[in-house]
Amino acid sequence: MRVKEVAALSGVSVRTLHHYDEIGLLKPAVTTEAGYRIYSDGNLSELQQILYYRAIGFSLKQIKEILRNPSFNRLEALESQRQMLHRKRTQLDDMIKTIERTIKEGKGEVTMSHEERFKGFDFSGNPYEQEAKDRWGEEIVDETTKKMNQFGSENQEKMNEIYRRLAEVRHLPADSEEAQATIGEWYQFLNTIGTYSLDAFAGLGEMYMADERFKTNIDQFGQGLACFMRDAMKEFTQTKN
Amino acid sequence: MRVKEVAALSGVSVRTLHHYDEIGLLKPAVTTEAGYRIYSDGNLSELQQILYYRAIGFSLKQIKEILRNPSFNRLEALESQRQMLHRKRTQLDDMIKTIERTIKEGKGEVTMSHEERFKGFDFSGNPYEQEAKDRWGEEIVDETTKKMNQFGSENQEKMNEIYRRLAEVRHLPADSEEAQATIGEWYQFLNTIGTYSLDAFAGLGEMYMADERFKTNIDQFGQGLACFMRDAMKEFTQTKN
DNA sequence: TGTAAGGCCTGACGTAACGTAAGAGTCAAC
DNA sequence: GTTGACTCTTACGTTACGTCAGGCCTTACA
Repeated sequence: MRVKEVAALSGVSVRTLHHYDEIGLLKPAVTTEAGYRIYSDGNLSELQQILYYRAIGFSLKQIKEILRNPSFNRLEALESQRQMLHRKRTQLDDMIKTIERTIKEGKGEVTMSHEERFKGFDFSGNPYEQEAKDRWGEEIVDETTKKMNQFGSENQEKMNEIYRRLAEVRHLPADSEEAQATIGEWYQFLNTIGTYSLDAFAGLGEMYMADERFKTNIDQFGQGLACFMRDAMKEFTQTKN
Repeated sequence: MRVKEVAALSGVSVRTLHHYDEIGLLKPAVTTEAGYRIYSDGNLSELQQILYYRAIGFSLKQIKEILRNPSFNRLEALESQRQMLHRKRTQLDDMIKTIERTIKEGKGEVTMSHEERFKGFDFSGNPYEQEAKDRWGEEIVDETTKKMNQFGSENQEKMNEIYRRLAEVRHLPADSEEAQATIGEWYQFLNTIGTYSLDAFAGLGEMYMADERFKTNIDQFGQGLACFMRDAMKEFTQTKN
């Protein structure tokens, strides 16, 4: 199946298919000698999954990361996407309720507070972070916190030292040698106080941004440190996988 | 109310409020000597309306045009937006149904055609054009068509001549003198065969893009002519208003 | 009154995800 | 072989902000 047919079927443009090929998001099964892209049935399933993530609000980069994760499980992902769509549906319901109330307000039937006026308009939630929260959840936060609370002063100092070193390199790219070396030490340190798979390590990194407690604590060592660590941990995981 | 408070209330960023001020979409009621933006209650109502159009899929430019139209009626707009949100919800429901069916497919419970796989993913509808269709609808199409069917050959030739002239200038900007002069003739011509207000004229221009029959007919005189005429008619209307 | 912290401004560069267009090669039907 | 539709690559442009820097403004408290 060539680009025009796929475009007509799926609702995306030919340009979009080119773009997704270029960025490595959706590679066609076959590319002919003439350069024509031939898409398989598997490609169509993949495209469907991509379009769902896109519709939910994931960036293409994030989508690519999810699909390339060795532990990616299609059925699990579909279930997760279904839940996320329901959340969108709930938000849309809120918006409809708010506009209906606004229409009533306009007719003088009700009054509205400022808060009511914008109910349904909170788009600040980042679905990628929300997904991490759903997946790793409170458990990893509590478990890590509990372990850290059991620290002796030697580990506490060690932890703070790594934070400080990370804060110092946070102006570097997250994939630089220095950043990766230091984040490697963080990974090892965490595995002296617990057992973290690479996936869990990356998940924890996402929680640094998704969970306000983590973020606030870490950013005390330097502005944007939580964000930097999240990126470096993700990079570390992808390099080791 | 200053930017931080408005941002927290509405869910948009401070940068967004700056941007909307810059482009003239949402001007604060007061700007202090220090340059501080002070938003009024009326500004909040306006922002709500903007955010609804944005959520539905209108570009900021389109939103600005709608809000600035002298015949803009707030209650009517809210009702129209409510309907558009219902359409979005229907589409979201389709997507949810499709993903549920995909999950079943993944478990081997059902099979799926290619068409079924992408049901719900048709985002090609342009809400602005759809709005024009809703507003001016079949009526204006049929009325204009009927009138043109009653032409003598003199009017028919006159109409074709204007189309040809427009096709010749379509490479120019829609707001250029030449384009506007020719589109002015089109406006006059239409008003010899019927009565078109400026709003209706602009609405007809939108229908040239929204209704496939119009588009196909007009584009026979030159590729992209319908699009050009739509733009020029809109510009003509805004200049005269 | 002075101070400090938080808030706000403008200017400006960068980003993501394509849309559009041009020029040229490929494919399929007649 | 021809023609029209399809496809390619290249490359520039668009929209709607996000991010950041440097500096001014406001408010609460000592």
